[in-house]
Amino acid sequence: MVSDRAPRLDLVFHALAHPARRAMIRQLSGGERNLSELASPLRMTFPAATKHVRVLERAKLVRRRISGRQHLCRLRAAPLREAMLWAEQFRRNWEARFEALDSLLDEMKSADQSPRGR
Amino acid sequence: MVSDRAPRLDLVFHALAHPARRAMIRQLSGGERNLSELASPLRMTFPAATKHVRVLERAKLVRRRISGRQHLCRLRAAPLREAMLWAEQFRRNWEARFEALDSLLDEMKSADQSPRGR
DNA sequence: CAGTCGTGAAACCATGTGGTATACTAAACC
DNA sequence: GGTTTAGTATACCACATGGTTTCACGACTG
Repeated sequence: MVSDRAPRLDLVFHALAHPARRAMIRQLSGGERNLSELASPLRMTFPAATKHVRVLERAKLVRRRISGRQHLCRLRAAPLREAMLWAEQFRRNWEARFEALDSLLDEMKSADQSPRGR
Repeated sequence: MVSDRAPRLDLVFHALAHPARRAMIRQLSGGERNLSELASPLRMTFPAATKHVRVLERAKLVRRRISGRQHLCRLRAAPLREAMLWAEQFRRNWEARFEALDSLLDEMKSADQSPRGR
């Protein structure tokens, strides 16, 4: 069982919570890339992009290796696996026990009391 | 395919990036809970806890229904499923292509160039 | 050796996050 | 009807995040 209060999960989920970093991950899933390659498609300055890379490194989702003047980044699966393992614990429950009811209840009491954006 | 720049993913991953919110999710996986039940085990004030609940609601991971003076929260699987779907795209690649090499390379070049904390 | 390319680092800014304390509203109970 | 009880709202704080600009450095290139 993956504990709820594992600081690693904080880092991993936080790393995944930004579109730029997710885009980097997608790019890296095609193989090693250097920082310029990661930064160029991102509509932000280079320093901003490298900050995102460091967030990914902190979460150990990315490993960097220096070759000459290039910093090559590569993905690492382990942290993502741990994160998905955590989620998997509950997903099973939900789908089995709640999800079926959910859509029913949705229609039965569609926004009758809480004016929360739905 | 789940896009990288889906604001929903931002919200979901961010919601999962805090131990208190993950603890809430675990608790809710056992069934409906009201806010006091969610807050009490959390070593923080009640208002702080309800803020976390709202983060979960914003990510649509939690739905609230008001019954008398109690606010009952229930989990919703769909957003989590979408998040895991996103991750799954890459996890497969990584495990197949990189992970095997990773541990080897780890030992071969253990911290010979980058003095990054490892 | 000079220049350029890839990157790091620092300073700075606006905004968001996580937390507190406090005051308020509304339902439930005697 | 007054008092708990469950929860909201607001103000405030310290700190992190996400972004910029600017400058510096080391590695290749001609």
